[in-house]
Amino acid sequence: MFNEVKTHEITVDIVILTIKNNSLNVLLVKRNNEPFKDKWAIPGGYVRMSENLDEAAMRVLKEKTNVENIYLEQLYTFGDPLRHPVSRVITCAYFALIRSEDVEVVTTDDLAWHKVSELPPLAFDHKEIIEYSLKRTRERLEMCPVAYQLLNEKFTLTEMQKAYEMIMEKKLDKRNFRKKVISTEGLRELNEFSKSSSKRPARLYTFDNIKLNSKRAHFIKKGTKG
Amino acid sequence: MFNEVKTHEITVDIVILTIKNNSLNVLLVKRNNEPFKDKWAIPGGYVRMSENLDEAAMRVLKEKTNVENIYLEQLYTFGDPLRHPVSRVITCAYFALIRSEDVEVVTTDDLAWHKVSELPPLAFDHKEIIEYSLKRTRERLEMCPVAYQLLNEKFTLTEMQKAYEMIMEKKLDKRNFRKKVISTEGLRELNEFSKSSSKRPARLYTFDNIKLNSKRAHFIKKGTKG
DNA sequence: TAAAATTAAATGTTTAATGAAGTTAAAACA
DNA sequence: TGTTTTAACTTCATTAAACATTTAATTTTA
Repeated sequence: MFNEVKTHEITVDIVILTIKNNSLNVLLVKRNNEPFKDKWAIPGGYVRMSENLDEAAMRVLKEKTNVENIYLEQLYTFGDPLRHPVSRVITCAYFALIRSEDVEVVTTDDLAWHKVSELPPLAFDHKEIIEYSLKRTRERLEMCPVAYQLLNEKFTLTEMQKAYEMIMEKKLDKRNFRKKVISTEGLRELNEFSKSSSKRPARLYTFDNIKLNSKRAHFIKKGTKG
Repeated sequence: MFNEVKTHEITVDIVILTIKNNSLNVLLVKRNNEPFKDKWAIPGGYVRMSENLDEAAMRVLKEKTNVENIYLEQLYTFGDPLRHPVSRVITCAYFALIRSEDVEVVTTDDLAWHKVSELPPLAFDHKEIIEYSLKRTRERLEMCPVAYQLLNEKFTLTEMQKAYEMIMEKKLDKRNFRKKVISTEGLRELNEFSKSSSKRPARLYTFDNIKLNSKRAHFIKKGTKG
């Protein structure tokens, strides 16, 4: 019984989402060890004795992307005995929404963004974890305009609508979408316009006050550096 | 590093809620070991190597209440390094909504229902866990009529409204509440009436088809016995 | 024991807010 | 001048919120 307990291992795994090239992307690492050597996986790592789960997730996120002041939320804990083929690893999954402009990721053969609509074969149960993170993101979007976390700091309403449509996987009515967004607390209209390649320029907006209605969501503050 | 991993312990803890004596109650056990000896705690136990987290939670639930076909949902995983004063214990918290009529609990000095509004001092971070389970129950109630899980199989609309008011901690309009509930899929009107001690008898209702709109909620099926 | 008082159950309408769909105009470019 | 995208204004339909009286049983009391 005591031995049983001692052989669990606990990790955090993080689904890191952003919008790039007009589509929703997730950051994946290629595994260089067994099991699932050479398969893609979401970034993760063991929880250290000195840190809590949020801190472990933040650390992993920082290691991979060098961002640290973003939307990070505990997703779900996956603990099937067979999810890891060798040992018993229970993972506490998180998901993060980040701006691609904030990320200092040097993508290599072993670390790259992948469209969530075109995922490669994934290690462990990571496909399930990513799908669940999308479901949760959809729930969040119904509560609060959290999609701006995925967009550049200054964005057009059309860009935001595209983000919504991508995540919700359905078309939205432009007029009603704009009406709703414009009435959102925190949105600020700028006197700047997108210099898009063609047609009428669109006004840029930004979010001032972060006000998340989500009960579970927390805004991870910048921690101590180093 | 490897040692670090090995010294985590993982448990499940379950907030078991029901309605008794016109108030919301939670099942607590009195600890007979250190740490927090003689303090009240929510039921829990170590996750065994052979079982997943849901199964561990169901097992603990069955041990304490002998119910096994009820509303059980993973709540959140609590992993603060200091939440356990002696060792590093990460707990995956669940919450369950049960009917008190279904429960075969012999309450003793060490196992008893407590009003959530009058909680005794609790072990570990269990107060936080209970509070969070109430928050989540409120969220669920806004999505689906899950409160019937707390009521007897046959209930009056007034009883159900009381349950809502208890959990939401606010008064509801009787006519709007009834209108909404009556239009809910799965509710069935019975030709039976409560033989309450006095005054006009109220019609009894029951729920036929369980249809949970919650994304995270799952209805735990009866597993293999023994 | 019949009438009156009491208590909880049951029921509908009106108004406000929100969501869905239609129309038109303005700015840039081809 | 025609096309495309942004932007604003309008109308209709649906949903949510506010609100008061009647009915059926029991209890009281004359």
